[in-house]
Order: sequence, then C-alpha cells, then structure tokens
Amino acid sequence: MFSKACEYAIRATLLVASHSLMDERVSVKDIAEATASPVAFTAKIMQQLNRCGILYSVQGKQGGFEMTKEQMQATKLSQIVTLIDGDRVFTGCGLGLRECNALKPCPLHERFSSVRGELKAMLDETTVLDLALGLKDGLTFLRT
Amino acid sequence: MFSKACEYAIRATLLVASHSLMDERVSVKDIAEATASPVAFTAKIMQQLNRCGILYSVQGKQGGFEMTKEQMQATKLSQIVTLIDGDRVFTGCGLGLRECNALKPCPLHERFSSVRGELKAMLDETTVLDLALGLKDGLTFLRT
DNA sequence: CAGAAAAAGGATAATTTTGTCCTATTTAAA
DNA sequence: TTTAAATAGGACAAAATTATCCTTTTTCTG
Repeated sequence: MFSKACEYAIRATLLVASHSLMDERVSVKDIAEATASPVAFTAKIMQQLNRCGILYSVQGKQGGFEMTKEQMQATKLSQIVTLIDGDRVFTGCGLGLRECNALKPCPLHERFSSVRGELKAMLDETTVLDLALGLKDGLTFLRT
Repeated sequence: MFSKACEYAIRATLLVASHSLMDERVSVKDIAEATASPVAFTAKIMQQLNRCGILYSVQGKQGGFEMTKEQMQATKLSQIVTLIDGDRVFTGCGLGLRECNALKPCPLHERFSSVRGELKAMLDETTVLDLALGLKDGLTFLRT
C-alpha cells in the first residue's frame, strides 16, 4: 500500500507529535528505536519532513525534532503520504494504466475509484494530532 | 497499491478471458501487445497463472492461453492479487507493523482496517467474468 | 574555549523488483 | 518428416527501493 519510507515517515511523525504533546524533543536515534526503523534511513526521512514544514528540527547538542500543536492539527496523513510516495495511491489506476478515466476506463475503474476515494477521504480527515493523542495516552503503539 | 507484476497479471487474465469468451486463444506476444506490458516478464507471469489453474496454456504451434467460463466465474480478483503479491495488502498493518491488532493497535489501525476491508470485499466480490464482459463489449480498456 | 551530541548531507552498498535473453521442448501444419 | 510457432524455464541485467557509512556543520555544556 505505502512504501517502507512512507510507513517510517508516518510512524516517525506520530512519535515526534506524541512527545511534543509532553514538551519533549526527540532525536533520530530515539525515533528509530521507538518506531523500530533503521536509523540512517529515518534520518533522511526526517530531513524531508523538516524541509516541507511538517515538523521542525533543532540542530546541535540537545537538538532533535519537535512539532507545534498547530503543525499537528494542520498536517493530514494524506500530506505525508503525498510527500513521500506521491499521489499515485490516490489518483493512479488500479491496473496501472497511464490514462484511465470515466471516458476510457479500465475494467476495474469504477469499483476501484470508489475504494480509493474512501482511502483518500480517511487520510484527508485524519490529522497527526488525532492519532498522536491515543499514542500519548498509551492506547496505541508504534512497535511491537 | 499492487505491484507491477500484479497489475500485469490482472490485465493479462482479463485479456485472455475476453478472448476466450469469443473462443479465441491468445499468445504471450498478443497479450503483451494488447496490455502494453513487457513480453518476457508477462510470459513469467502467465506461467504462474497457468500453474495455479487460473487459466490454462496450450503449447506448440497455434498454442497460447485460454480460460473456460468456469474458470472466469470461479476466479475472483483477490485470488490473483494473493497469488502474485501475497496477502499483505489484505491483512498487513497500514504503518508496516509486524503485529498490529485490536489488542495492540497502531494509531491508524481502526480507520485503516475499515478501508482495507472494503478493498478486500470489492476484490472478493469481483470475478474475472464480471470484468471480461465489459472488455469484450468494448466498454472498458486495457491500454491507452 | 574545548569537547561532545546532534542534525545535514553526500556517497555508496545491499536488496528487491522489474525486465531481458537464450535455450529447450512441444505441437500444428506444410 | 521437416519447419516454424509457440510455451517453459533458467540465467542474467537493469532499475528502483531500502539501508548504511562517513564527513561536515551546528550548538549546548562544562
């Protein structure tokens, strides 16, 4: 469904958010540990998330990553997915056709569009804050 | 969503089915052409589809691939997906966690399970025959 | 100021997925 | 019976994704 990179990106963002709710800053090392992700790969992803303003970084000793509550509210999961994986999962044809639309549909077009629409709606409606709350309260988890 | 191999597999199967509805046998070359897929790669996929009985092949000159109407009716899209991509798309965690369930859910678990369930239901309810009919009638397409 | 901890970023490696090539085997038709 | 067209299948190549390593820069703390 999503690429590994995208899974790591969402897990990392949610971890940073849940810690920011408790006014804690987290390092890449901590993020990787808490989300069971490869450290260096996660570091690259954090740079992307920082560059596009989903969260922000503080360099130097005692540095790390943080999010404001505004960022958590403003960031929908669909944005993270689009940033890392592009919009193929939201707009692409289920059978991989370049051009597939109501005028020239693939055999699966109608049924697939419907499901894809629900996926997009769900990710559009879900903010980072929505998910970070349950994580902070220990109701949900980011690793086994 | 699905791998390239899986997209090719579904496209190829539907093409074979639509031709079989007209009592025509199709070669790998024709399938690749009609579905805009790489020939040799498609050939490998056809072997898989043949081995597991989704369709059948006839070797030698004038050979190719065919499906019986029974095969078309019996084969649900979910079977092809599972054959090529495994069941990760149907059962896997949206955030890639190994163990993610109601007891120890990831932050996205509930919302994601719902969408994934709709996808599975759609692919379970859709047979190859369902889709091959529109294709035979020129209502849907497998390439631009 | 010196040292250490942390992000930034470039280069490279490993793995997986996708794609190609070539030979062997099968079978219909001339 | 020979030839050609087709699938079967093994080996290999290319590309994309995932992952690691190393150096530089930043900044806090002693």
